[in-house]
Amino acid sequence: MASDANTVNIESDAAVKARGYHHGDLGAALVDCGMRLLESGDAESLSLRAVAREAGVSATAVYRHFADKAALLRALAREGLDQLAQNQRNAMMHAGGGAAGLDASGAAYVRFAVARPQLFRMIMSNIAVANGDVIDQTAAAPERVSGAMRQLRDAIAALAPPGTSAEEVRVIAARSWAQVHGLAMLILDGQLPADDALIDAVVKGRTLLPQGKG
Amino acid sequence: MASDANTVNIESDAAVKARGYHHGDLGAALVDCGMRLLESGDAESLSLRAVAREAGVSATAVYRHFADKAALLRALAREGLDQLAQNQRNAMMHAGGGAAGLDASGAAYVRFAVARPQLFRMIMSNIAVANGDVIDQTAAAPERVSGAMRQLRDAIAALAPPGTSAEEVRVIAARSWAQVHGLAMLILDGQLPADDALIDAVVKGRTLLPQGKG
DNA sequence: GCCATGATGCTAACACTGTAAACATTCCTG
DNA sequence: CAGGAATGTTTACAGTGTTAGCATCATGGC
Repeated sequence: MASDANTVNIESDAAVKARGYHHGDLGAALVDCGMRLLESGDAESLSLRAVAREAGVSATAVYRHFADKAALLRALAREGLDQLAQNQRNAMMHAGGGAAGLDASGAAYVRFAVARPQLFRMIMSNIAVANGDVIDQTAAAPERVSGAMRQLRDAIAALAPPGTSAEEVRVIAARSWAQVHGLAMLILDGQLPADDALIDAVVKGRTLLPQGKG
Repeated sequence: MASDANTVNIESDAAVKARGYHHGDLGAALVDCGMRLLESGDAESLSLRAVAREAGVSATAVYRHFADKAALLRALAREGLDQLAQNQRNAMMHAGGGAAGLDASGAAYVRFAVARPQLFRMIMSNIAVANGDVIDQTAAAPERVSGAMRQLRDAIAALAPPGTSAEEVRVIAARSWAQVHGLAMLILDGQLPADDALIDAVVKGRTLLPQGKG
C-alpha cells in the first residue's frame, strides 16, 4: 500500500481487516460522521474527503452511496431538519400547546440554531432541496411551500380568531416564521447577542393577530 | 510565455502592453469584478482566481492588495453594505420618513436581497467582520452591536411612544430587524415566494409598540 | 541623469478539493 | 459453485487558496 498523498485512508491494514473490506452500512456512517464534523466546529472542514477520512474509508467510496457532495449535504440537512422538528415538537408539548406552545417552539428553533450553528446554516441552505420543495424563486407557484411552513400555518390558523381569512393567516405565518428565523440568523452572523432573555422577549412578542398597523 | 495550466492570464501580450505592466488601480478593479461576478449568478464561481481572471490579471496579483480571500470578501461585503444602506435611505426618504419610511426601508432591504441574492448572502456572512463588530457570540458584550442595528434602534426609538424603556426599544428593534431579515433569508432559501405583495404585507405589519402579547 | 528601492506584477509549486475511470474484493443469487 | 452486483480502492485530472522567488515598473536621492 503506497501511502502517497492521494491515499486518504488512515487505517492500518489490520484495522481494515478488522472491519472487513465492506463497511456494513457506510451510507449511514457517512451521515453520522458528517453530523459530527458539523458539530465539532469549523464548517469549512466539511469536505467529502474529511467525512470519508472520519469514516475511515477512501475518499471515493462516498460515491457508492451519494451521487455527489450535494447529495450528502442534502442527506445531512434532512437529518438535521428532523432533529430540529423534534426539538420544536418537544418544546411545544412541554409548554402545553396553544399560544405558549407556539412561542416555545419558536424559542427552540432559535436555540437550536445557536447550539449548532454550522448544522443550522447547512440545513437552511439545503432545506428547499432536502424537502423536495420548489427552489426556483421565479416559479409562478407561490402556493407550493415547505412542509414546515404548512405546519406553522395550520398551527397559527388554529390560534387565530375565527373569521381570519386564509390570506391573513398566510401573512401572519410568514411574519411569525420570518421573525424567528431572522433572529436566529442575525445571532449566528454576530449581529445580535445570543442572549436567552432577548430570544424569549423577541419570540414572545410575535403578533398572531391581523392588525392594520398602528 | 509558456501558457500552462497555472497561467491564468487570458490577455494577449499586446493587451498587456496596452494597459501596461502595472494595472493602475487593481485593488478597486478587483472589487468591481468581484461585484460583477456576484451579480452574474453563481456564487460558487466566486474564486480568487475567477476574480483575477475577470480583471485580466494573474491569480496571485490579488495578494498585493488583499491579504487573503477573506479580506477580499470583506471588502466586497463592505461595498455591498454601502449599497444596501443607500437603497434603504433612498426608500425611507422617498416615503417621507416616519413609520412609513421605516416600512419602506424594510421593504427595500428585502427587495435588495431578492434582486441580488448572492451579494446579500455574502454581505451577511461577512457583515460582522466587515463592520469591525463583535464576532464572538459568546463574548459577554451584548451591548456592542452593529452600526446598522444602532441606526435602526434610534429610528425606532424616535417612533416609539414616549416612556418606552430602552430595553423595550432594544427588543422591538431586534424583532423588527429579525422579521425583515428572516423574510429575506426565507425567500432566498426558497421557503417563501418572492412575492411583492407578501413582502409589503409582512413588512407593514411590524409591531413597533411594546405589547404584552395578545 | 542615473540608479537603488519599494510597489506591483508574474510564474512555478504545494497541499488541498470534488470527481471520474479502472481495478479489487466481497456478497448474493442462480 | 459461478458469475454478476455491490461496495471499496488506487490513480488521475482539473480547479482552488496560498507561498516563494523572480520580473518590471515608478520614484526619489545622489
